[in-house]
Amino acid sequence: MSNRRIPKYLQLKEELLSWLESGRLQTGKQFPSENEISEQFKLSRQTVRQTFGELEKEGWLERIQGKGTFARNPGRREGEQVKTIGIITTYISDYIFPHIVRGAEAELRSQGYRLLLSSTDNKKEKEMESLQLMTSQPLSGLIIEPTKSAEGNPNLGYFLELQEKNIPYLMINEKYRELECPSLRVDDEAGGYKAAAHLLENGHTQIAGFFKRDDLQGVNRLKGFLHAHRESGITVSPQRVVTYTTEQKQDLPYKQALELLKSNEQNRPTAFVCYNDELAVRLMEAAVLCGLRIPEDISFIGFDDSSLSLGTRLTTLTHPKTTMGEMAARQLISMIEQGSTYEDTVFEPELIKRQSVFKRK
Amino acid sequence: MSNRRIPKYLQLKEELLSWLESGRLQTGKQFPSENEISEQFKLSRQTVRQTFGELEKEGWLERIQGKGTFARNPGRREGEQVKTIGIITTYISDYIFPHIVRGAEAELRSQGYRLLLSSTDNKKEKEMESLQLMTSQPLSGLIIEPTKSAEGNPNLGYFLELQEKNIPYLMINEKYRELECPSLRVDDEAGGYKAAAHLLENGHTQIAGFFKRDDLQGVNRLKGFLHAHRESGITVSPQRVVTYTTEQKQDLPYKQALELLKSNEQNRPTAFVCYNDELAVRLMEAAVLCGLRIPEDISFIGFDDSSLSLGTRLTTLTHPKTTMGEMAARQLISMIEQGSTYEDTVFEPELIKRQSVFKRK
DNA sequence: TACGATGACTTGTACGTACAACATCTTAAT
DNA sequence: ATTAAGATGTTGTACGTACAAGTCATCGTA
Repeated sequence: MSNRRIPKYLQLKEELLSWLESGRLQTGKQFPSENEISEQFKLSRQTVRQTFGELEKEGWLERIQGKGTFARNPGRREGEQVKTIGIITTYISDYIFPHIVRGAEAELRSQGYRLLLSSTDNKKEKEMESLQLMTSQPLSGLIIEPTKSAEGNPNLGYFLELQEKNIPYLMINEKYRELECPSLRVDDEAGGYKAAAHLLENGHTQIAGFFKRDDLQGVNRLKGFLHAHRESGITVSPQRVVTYTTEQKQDLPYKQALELLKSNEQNRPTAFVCYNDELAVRLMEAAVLCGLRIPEDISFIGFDDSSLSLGTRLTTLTHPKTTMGEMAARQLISMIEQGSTYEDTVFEPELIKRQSVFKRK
Repeated sequence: MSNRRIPKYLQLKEELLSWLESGRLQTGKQFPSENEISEQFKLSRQTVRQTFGELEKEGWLERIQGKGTFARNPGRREGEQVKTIGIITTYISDYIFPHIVRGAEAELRSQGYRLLLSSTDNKKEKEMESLQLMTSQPLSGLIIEPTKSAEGNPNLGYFLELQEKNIPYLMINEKYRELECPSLRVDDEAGGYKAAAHLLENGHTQIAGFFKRDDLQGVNRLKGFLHAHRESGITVSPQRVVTYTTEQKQDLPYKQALELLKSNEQNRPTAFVCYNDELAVRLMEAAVLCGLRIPEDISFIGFDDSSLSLGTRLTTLTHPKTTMGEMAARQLISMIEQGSTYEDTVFEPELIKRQSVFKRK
């Protein structure tokens, strides 16, 4: 017993733990009684009791009134650590999300972690529900795709709770500005820039853009889109920039697209940049319905290089998908096990040229 | 404070717990100090400390030296039952599986259950891994899509362990013959029958079939396929029935299909029945490469009504997908909560006619 | 205004006493 | 030999004192 700063009852606890670990006291064997210990260590019985109390709570020993104190539990380490990680995405079944989940799942499984899955349908209330559920029981870490990231974060309290409980988390695709945590995302602004720049290089000057405005991915892609135009000295006509929210995504962009497609040939855009492949495919159908040829009459660029883009020969920008899931899992595990912190990881999107962009002279 | 038999510190504990539960002390709010309590209840400060100590260990309150004692954790009941359900599917990201998972997830979330996800890539070893992982920590129930169901079940031990631990489980898509448990599946034999019958009715007599043989879905679809032929009195030429395993699925059926497509017009099949839409789409590409028109030169039928079939206008058979996931979740929850047992649920597949079947005279 | 000292209050550590409740062995009476 | 009472040792409850250590507001001084 050395340091006077360490309380005696904790010093005693360390001593007794070493007895247990060294095997000096095997499971089921009787401990020296409280009085014996107190005499041996020159401590009061009360102090010994305090130590015993803690060790009992932690499962190291068992006290039976009238009989004595007995050693327990040589194998199981205190409260064996939880190995369960949650992932909350906006959607589960559609589009690129299954690929992200798959990447994460494979990595986690190989590291002996279980994967909890939940989705928000891009609704704040469901995000809250999911957070509540996930944290209602033991959890070692959390991967979150923010819901409507451009609209702030009403569930801040839950994230602070995570920090308090010391549950590390990281964000994918986007991050809430209010929270300091590592994130993995694509440089969406660069993506928007590359899309528009590619069209401009191919002689397009009347380009329409369709972007989601309630998540930051959409906002940033639009930023890049505008940036490319500014650099080329081409002004973007306001009616050619269509922004919409999750709730409007079924109708609004489709209707606006029809509107633009039906305008006379001078005013009709020669190219569409679409928030993602899903939208691009729908708008391509609209174009075909209007009797236009792709890409001769109208060019298309999508985002995310989803399986949709392959079949439809859509030019699009890459998204790491599976890799992102994998890396997110790896980073989170190292945050849990090594306590390391990561800076943000930003992926550079690449343009994949297929057959949906026409070169105009 | 009534009974003299109950120790005072436990009586005090009950009292304080009732304060916490009634919301009289909200999370984060400061407790009366130890001295205040001891005065109020006419107990010594030591006794109060004993009570506080237990409550702190159990997470009801937090004590900070110098500041005071604060209420915590209003929601979580100490022994609260585990509400976590696992789902093990062969794949995660592809094809119809995301839809099944989504159905289950939505239902589980609405019932306050968390969803654990794992996949097997249709490999027995990974199935074992997943079972091990899932059961390594508390679990209330399990939904399993059997892996290579036609090849028996080397992981039987783990399923028996589930029964021993009283963890209910059910199977989807197929079931291991060795195990007695509820299952939800499609009547694949009826599906195979309907596919072949539809073609036969449309004048096809040389129909090739491609079926997976290491899972029961494939085996049963083939059974129905043969049954329909038998009923029509048409013999199936052996070289027109291609069976393959998971490991071969990338190459073998494709090569065999090319073989058949390249044969002279007399011998060439006029229709393909494919194990699922995924395969159908690949073989349709092969047919186009061979210069054949769909459906004039060759007809196609797939299975599962996946999103692939829509774009390619493939005639196919329905699969409940999301509904199956939903129902599986609902049934499992009722097995957990009411202890009810279910018989198997069998869905009847319906033929969806699109444009991939040609009517021959 | 800025800063430090102080005091009042909190919980934490440490020791002490007394007796209760329970288990086990010893002893004495039957 | 059997049984009951008692002795002894164990942990559990309950109270008490004293001081240490940390937090915070207030007051006073530079």
